[in-house]
Amino acid sequence: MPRLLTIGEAAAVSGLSAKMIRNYEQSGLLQKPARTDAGYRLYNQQQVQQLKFIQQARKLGFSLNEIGALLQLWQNPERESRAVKQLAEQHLADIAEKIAELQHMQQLLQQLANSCNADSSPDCAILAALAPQADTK
Amino acid sequence: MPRLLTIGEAAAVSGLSAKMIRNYEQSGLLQKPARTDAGYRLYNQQQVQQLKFIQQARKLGFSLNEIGALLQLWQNPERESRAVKQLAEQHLADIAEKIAELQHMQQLLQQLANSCNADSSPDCAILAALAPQADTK
DNA sequence: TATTGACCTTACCCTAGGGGCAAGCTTTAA
DNA sequence: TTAAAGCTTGCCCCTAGGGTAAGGTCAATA
Repeated sequence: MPRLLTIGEAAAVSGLSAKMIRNYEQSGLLQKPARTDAGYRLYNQQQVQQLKFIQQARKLGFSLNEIGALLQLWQNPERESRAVKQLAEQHLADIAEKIAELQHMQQLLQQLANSCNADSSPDCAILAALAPQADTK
Repeated sequence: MPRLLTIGEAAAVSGLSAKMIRNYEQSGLLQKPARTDAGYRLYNQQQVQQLKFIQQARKLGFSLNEIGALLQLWQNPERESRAVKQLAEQHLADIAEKIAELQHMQQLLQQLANSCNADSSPDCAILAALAPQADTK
């Protein structure tokens, strides 16, 4: 028979923090678990599977909104894999955009850093680039 | 004679929002500007230069903490360019780390997406990867 | 001159994805 | 029996902002 886990145990096996498990419940991502007479949360195996699912999806960078949608799809036997892939493709596009932004920053800043002597003089191309040129009018 | 700008004008010329200018003042990043009798903030040219500096640094992804340090260095004629470059190098390292994390996600998720048929069937490699394998014991 | 619309002020709530603490109750083990 | 560890809720904090409300001010137009 599958054991019921307290929140600390569920956190340990899922890789999430107890804090965030409560948080996900509060935000409606998770159904409310059973409680002991004393009010302790008790998670069954299916709920623990959901926690693990969430942790895996967080590792792939999905937002909580996206994870909510993925959980719905996961639990719906009528789902179409199309819908899942569409979510993933959107997330991949977001990731690619973030990478591009960071690479742009990286390229600009690396150039500036290369032009900075890094010695005891105050002159530095980095500050020069950040500083608006003094108006000469 | 250089004109004094209201917060809306200062926002327009710096590219920051009025909201964030107040925010930066509140958080101690900026000195408190002069006020009119009615309480309107008035920015002089030197303060407008600082706002532009902040906007440029934000574009390069520096955090507000880092920008505070950069502002200190910028305004210190005794600064050593070494210190500026060290800040930049640290930020470059942070950027590289974030890019690496995103690329890792990208690679994993792209592989999964490639294995998803994206049709009307419920079977999808993405969900399969997120779902903990059912214990067979 | 009166009014209207644009601008300014402060204060508050919201976002995502958490971290941390406090006060108090419960459970477990020595 | 008592102490430690775990659980409960509630609150505040962070980044880097966005939004809104209620109210005061300024400038141009009718």
